[in-house]
Amino acid sequence: MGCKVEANQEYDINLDLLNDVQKQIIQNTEKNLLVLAGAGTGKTSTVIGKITYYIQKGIVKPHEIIATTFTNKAAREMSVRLQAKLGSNANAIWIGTFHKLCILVLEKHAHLMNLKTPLQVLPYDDQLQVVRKLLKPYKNYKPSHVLEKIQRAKETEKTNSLDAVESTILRLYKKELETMGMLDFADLMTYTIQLWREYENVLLEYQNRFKLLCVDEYQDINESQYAWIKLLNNQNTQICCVGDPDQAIYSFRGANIKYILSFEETFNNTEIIPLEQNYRSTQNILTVANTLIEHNKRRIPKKLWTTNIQNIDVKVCATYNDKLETVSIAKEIIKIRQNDTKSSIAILVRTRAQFLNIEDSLSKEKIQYVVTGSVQFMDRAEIKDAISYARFLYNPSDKIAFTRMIQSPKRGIGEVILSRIFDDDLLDSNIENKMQKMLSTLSGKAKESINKLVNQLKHWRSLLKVESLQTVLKLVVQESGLYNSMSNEKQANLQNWFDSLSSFNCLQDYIEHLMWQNDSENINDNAVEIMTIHASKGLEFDYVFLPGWVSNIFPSSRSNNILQIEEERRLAYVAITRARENLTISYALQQGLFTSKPSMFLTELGPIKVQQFENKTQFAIGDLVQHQQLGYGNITEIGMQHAKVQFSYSSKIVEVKSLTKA
DNA sequence: ACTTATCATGTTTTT
DNA sequence: CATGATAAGT
Repeated sequence: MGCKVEANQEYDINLDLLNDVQKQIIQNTEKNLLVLAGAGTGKTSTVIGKITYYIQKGIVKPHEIIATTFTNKAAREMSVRLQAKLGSNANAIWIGTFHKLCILVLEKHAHLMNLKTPLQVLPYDDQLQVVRKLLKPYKNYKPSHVLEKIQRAKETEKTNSLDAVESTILRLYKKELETMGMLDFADLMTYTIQLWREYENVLLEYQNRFKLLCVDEYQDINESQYAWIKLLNNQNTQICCVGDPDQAIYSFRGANIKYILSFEETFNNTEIIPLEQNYRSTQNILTVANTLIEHNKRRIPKKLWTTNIQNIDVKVCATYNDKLETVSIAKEIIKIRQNDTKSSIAILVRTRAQFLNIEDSLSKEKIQYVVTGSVQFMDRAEIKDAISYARFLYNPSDKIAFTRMIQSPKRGIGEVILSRIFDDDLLDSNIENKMQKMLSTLSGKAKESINKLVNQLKHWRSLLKVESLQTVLKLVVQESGLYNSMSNEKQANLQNWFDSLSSFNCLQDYIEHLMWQNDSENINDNAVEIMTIHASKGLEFDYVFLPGWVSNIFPSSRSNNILQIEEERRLAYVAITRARENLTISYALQQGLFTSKPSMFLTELGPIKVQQFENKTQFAIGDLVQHQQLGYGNITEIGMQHAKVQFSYSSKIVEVKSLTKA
C-alpha cells in the first residue's frame, strides 16, 4: 500500500480502454474511495480493473481481497470476468453477497457460535409459511409484512417498532427456526456480527487478512450491512465502495441512503469520485432518464452524458387493454428477430403478477424466453414435493419439509394428526422420533401409513450410505407412491429432476446446492429475458420493453408518501437506464376488468408523443382474433384492408379493419 | 371425527 | 401456486 506505480507494459495491464476518471479510481491505492457511479458508466469494469491491477502489480494478494455484490448472479459474473483476466489467481478472491460471505465466515467458526455445519438456511417461501401459520389467529396481519418487520428487528436488535402481536410472533418464529435447526437471512448477518464482536481474535484474523474491501451497490446497504463493513474495516484495509443514490430501490429491506451520503464522516482519508460518462445508452435514452429523475426533490444533482451519436427515439405506446399490450410486444419482438438474432431483449415489469400475461403472449408467438427471479422448474409443485423428501432425509427436524412430504402423496394424515405429532414431545425436535412415539395412540389407516413411512425412512437412510444420491431419491419417489400419484406431465418433470441429481455426490451437496438455486443461469442466449425491475439492477440489454406504466401498477398503488413515490421514480430510472439502444414504454388503460390511468411518470419523461404499436401481422382464415370493441371471434374471409369475422357474441359475420391475434 | 377434492381468490419489490 | 371455505367421502 502507498507505493506509487506507473502503468507497465510487462504486466499486460490494459488501462487504455478506460477513461481518465476510471484510471484514477484504479490507481488510487491510498484513499478510501466512494465512486458515485451512474448507470452504465462502467463501474463493474472499473472494479474488475482495480482488482486486476492490484494483483498484477503485487499490491495485494488475491486472498487479501473481499468484494460484496448485490446478487449471487452478479457475484458469479464478476468471478468469471476476473478468471478471464487472472486465471486461477482469481479463485482466492472472496466474492459474494453479504449473506454468502457470512456463511463462509460462520462455517469456519461454527463451534464458537454453537452452530451445526453445514449451515442450513430456510428458503424465503418457508420463512413466510412459518409466519403465516403463527399468524393464523390474527387475521389483520399480513404475513409478508410481519416477516419483513421481524427480519428488520432481528438485524437491528431493536424491537421497538413491533407491536404486541408482532413481538409474540417474533418470539415464536425464533423458536420454530431453532427447533428446525435452521437460519434465516437476518441470522446470517447478526451471528457474523456477534461473532466478530465477541471474539476479538477472530475479527483480527479477518481485519488483518483483507487489504482491499470492495462494496457494490453501496446506496442499498442497511444497518446490519453497515455494521458488518465497519467491523471488517480497519487501518490496514482500503475500502472502495461503488453506488448511485439515484438507484436506491431497496428501502423496503431496510436499505438507507444515509450511509452513502455520510461516507466522508464514516471513514477517514476518503475521496469521492463521480463517474458520469455513460457507455451504455444512446443520448435519447439518457435524456429521458435524466429528465425523469430530476423530478425527485431529495437528490444530489448528477447528469449522465455520452458521446454515443446514435439516435433512436424512445417510444411510448398505448394499447386498449393489457392483453393487447403484451401481444403487441410479442409482435414487436418477432419483427426485431427477423433481421437480428443476436441482440439481447428484455421485458422488465414492476410486479411478478405481470409475468403471466407476458409469458402467455410470448408462448403463443413461439418466442423463446427465460424468467429470472422465480425459477420456473423448482417452483413446480411436484418438484417441491420430491425435494421435501430429500430435505427431510437430511434434516429430520425440518418441519416444513415434513409437512409437505407426509401430504404428498395423500396418506390420510391431515391437520389434526399432524399437530398431534408436533405437540407430542416438545423437548425432542426430531420428527421421526415423535412419529414413532405417538404410533400407539393411533389406529386404523393413519397408524398404518405412519408406520409404513417410518420404516421406509429408515430404509432410505441406510441406502444413502451405499447407493448414489440419484438412485436413492429415484427409489424414494417411487416407493413413497409420489411418482404414481402424478399425471404423465408431472412424471416427465420428475424424470428431469432425477437427471439433474446425477451431478451430486451426496445428499449434503444437494441440500447446499438448493440454497443457491434460486437464480438460474441463462442457457439460451437468444431468449427474451423477463424479470422484475428490481432483479434487472446492474444488467443491460439492447432492447428493453417496459409494459404496465399505469397508475395502479407503477408507481405502486401502495406508495402513499413522497418518499415512496421518489423510490418508485428511482425504480423507473433504473428500468430506463437498462436499455442500450431501443426503449419502448407502454401502457393499457383497460387492466383486466378495471380501468386505469396512465402512470404519472409518463408526463415526466419530457416531450414524447404517444404512439400505437405497429401491427402488420399476417392473418389466416380460421384464426382466433380480438377486436377492441367487439371482442373475440374467428376470421372467415380476408381482404386487402379488412377481414370478415364471426364474433362469439352474435351469429352475424362482421367486416372489420383492425384486429389482433388472440 | 377427520381427511380430501374442488373451486374461487389473491399477490410489490428480495438476499 | 398456495390458501380458505365448503362439500363430500372414509
